[in-house]
Amino acid sequence: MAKQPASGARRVRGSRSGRPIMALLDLLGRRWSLRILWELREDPLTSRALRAACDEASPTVLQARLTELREAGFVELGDGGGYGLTALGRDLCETFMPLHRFAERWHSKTGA
Amino acid sequence: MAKQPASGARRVRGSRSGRPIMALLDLLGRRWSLRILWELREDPLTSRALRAACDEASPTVLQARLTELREAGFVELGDGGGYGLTALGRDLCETFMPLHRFAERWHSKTGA
DNA sequence: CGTATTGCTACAGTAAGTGTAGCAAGGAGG
DNA sequence: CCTCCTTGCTACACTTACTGTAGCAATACG
Repeated sequence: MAKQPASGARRVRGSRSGRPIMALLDLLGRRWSLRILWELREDPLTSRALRAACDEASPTVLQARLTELREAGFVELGDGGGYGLTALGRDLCETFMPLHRFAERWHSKTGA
Repeated sequence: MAKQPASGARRVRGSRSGRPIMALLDLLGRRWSLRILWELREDPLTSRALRAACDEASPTVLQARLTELREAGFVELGDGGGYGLTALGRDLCETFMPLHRFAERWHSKTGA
């Protein structure tokens, strides 16, 4: 897990095409990315609280995702400690909110 | 890459919590899941056309994702061949459309 | 000082994804 | 019938990504 040059959104798989949506889809399509954003949607969390919220996921990945999401400008580390969403990150989260409602409908169709 | 019992949404990592949103977040947080839904948003594609649309991603994963998405009820294999979104899948895609606009704004902030 | 947090990292082991090749099934044309 | 081509899909060796456990340096509290 080497460190990439922190050049904004770093090199992501989908960005070969140059289309921002692909880069975003790729970034969010990594393990725990969506989950992290989701868990931070309300209040900031410390790295350990976030880990607890994410089913005790490995700190290695969590840290990697956190770094990526920070480089992407969605997440920031507050001066008093603890990770929180940036304005942009909150904005992205808003985009995902309808997903919650959809998940419920989906579950009632396939799960039951 | 063993096959799980096809019980609707199968066992996904996030579903330990029982919350549908976690299962959905986990399913969509796998490689190429979001991308596949995105590429199918307009017209159905054959497996090979889809592969071409997804930067020639490995057919192994693509097939795995396709199976998962089919079990989840988002994608179906048309009788005349070719993969397309189900009504539910189209619905999910609708949820993601604002992401496109967001991606553009995001890119203009971090990329330039 | 001790101890208890914080963010973060090392590292061996396992799971997941890649890339290339190729199969069986179905049509189209000869 | 036999070829030729395309379909969905799979095998398999290789590489990358993630897991799980442990532990570091820095900061704060007593």
